[in-house]
Amino acid sequence: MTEIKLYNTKTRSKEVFSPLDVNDVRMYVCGPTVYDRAHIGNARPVIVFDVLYRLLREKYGTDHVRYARNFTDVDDKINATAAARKAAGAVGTLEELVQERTDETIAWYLEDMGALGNLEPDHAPRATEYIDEMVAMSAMLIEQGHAYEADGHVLFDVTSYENYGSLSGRSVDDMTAGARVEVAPYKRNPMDFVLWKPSDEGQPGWDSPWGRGRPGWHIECSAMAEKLFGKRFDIHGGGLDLAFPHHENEKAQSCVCGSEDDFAQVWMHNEMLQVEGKKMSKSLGNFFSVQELLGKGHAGEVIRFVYLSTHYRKPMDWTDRKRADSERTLRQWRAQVSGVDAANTPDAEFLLALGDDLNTHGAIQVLHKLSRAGDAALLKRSAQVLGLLTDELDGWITQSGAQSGDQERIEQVEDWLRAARNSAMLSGNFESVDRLKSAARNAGLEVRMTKETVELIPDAGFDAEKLYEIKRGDA
RNA sequence: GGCGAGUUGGCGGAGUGGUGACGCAGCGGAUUGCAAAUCCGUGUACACGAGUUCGAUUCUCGUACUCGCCUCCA
Repeated sequence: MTEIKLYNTKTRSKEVFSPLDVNDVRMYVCGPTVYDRAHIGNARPVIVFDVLYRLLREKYGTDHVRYARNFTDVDDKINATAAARKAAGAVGTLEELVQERTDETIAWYLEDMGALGNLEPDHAPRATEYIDEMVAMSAMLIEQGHAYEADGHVLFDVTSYENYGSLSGRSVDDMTAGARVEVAPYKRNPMDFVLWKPSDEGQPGWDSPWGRGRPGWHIECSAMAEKLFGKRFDIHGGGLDLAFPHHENEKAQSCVCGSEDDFAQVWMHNEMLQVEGKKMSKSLGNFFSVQELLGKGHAGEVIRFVYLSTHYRKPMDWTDRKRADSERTLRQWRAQVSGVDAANTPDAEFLLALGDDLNTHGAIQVLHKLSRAGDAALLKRSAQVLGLLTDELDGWITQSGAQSGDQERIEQVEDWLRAARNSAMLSGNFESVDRLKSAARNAGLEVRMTKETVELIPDAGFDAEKLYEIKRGDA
């Protein structure tokens, strides 16, 4: 297979990917904070890195790639929900209610991401399972002079790591000058960030050398990545908004903790998502969850296709127009590959496009070409590297609202139409044929007639009620 | 204020130092009782200005506009 080139945020350039160990390619992606249902922005990195995971497995072998994606289950929004439930009379300790909330959120997340055709990672660590490692790492940072304790907090001293800011292209001085937030008085430098903070009675906490408390956000990924992958690994990914401060901080901690300047080889960041040209936000009313999108009847495969139509390093605009276009394309391809066995290997040109920094759009163009050439086996096999045209995501086209009982009725109408057309061909009067056709269309049926055949196919607007209102008439 | 990204035909969206993909829509044709679907054909696009060059949409600089991050949002 051809080489894979990836854009590395660290070097700001596209590089040929060369794993540290071809028998154990390791990718860590920052996962969700599990406080609520995943919104459609959360789905972007999941889909992008799922495609990379599939591509790496294609190249290095399924058993030689490991993918880790964490669940951040320590968070004040989670605490707030748990506290609110307790106040409302829920049974259990605060810790139990926190766990209940994170468990249910994780289950939703996996369900929603699965519906979009994503594979589950090999490792899905939860922050709460790695508190000991985080405490140990924080202690080591203090011991080595990279962190300090102040007012019950443990803070990382950003001036102690000379490359701080290099990943996101910022300097401590510039950021300090432009800081818009009030600086906590106990910080030596305004950019210093929290490794550990104290918890009061109403907050979950763990014992530590600095008293009962909980970890800061950034330390978890450093601790979990090292535990699972060691001090050096291949790819670290996430949304662009994580580049600073999250990844910058994570890198600083890990690098001074023994990874030197060599923690993740490649840092990758996907651009953000917009909705109808605007930033998704609750106040604009264009904020919605993956669940809501699926609930509108949009197939997971269609949603996935929309995401993959835009290169991951460009802002992606979610529009209903794109959704409709994608659906049309997939209906066509699904019909084309139905009953066809996938080829043994994906198309070479397709892999070339995908290997060029995950040019999913370019790869889709190659799929269009394969479709036009009528090579269904190759189309199917290639598309599956994108997680499209898979068996898992199949079945939505027939689920357009038509129940199996409706099918009999549809066939009955087809018979009427056929009979009406046959007699009209003799009489020259097509009035009843046209009436049946428009009634069928009105019920959300696509009318396909050739000289020999009559087919009625339910589409997205299928309406069973109107189907049963169709009368045979005097035809 | 600091840092960064982007600006391609009606829409979406790749890519390239030299006859400007691809998809959708549109238009023309085949087909059809008429349609739909399908097939064939079809497009005077690369924000603006300057520079480098035999030649720039592609490289450099500047301008305008849009967007993101700097607030534990992917």
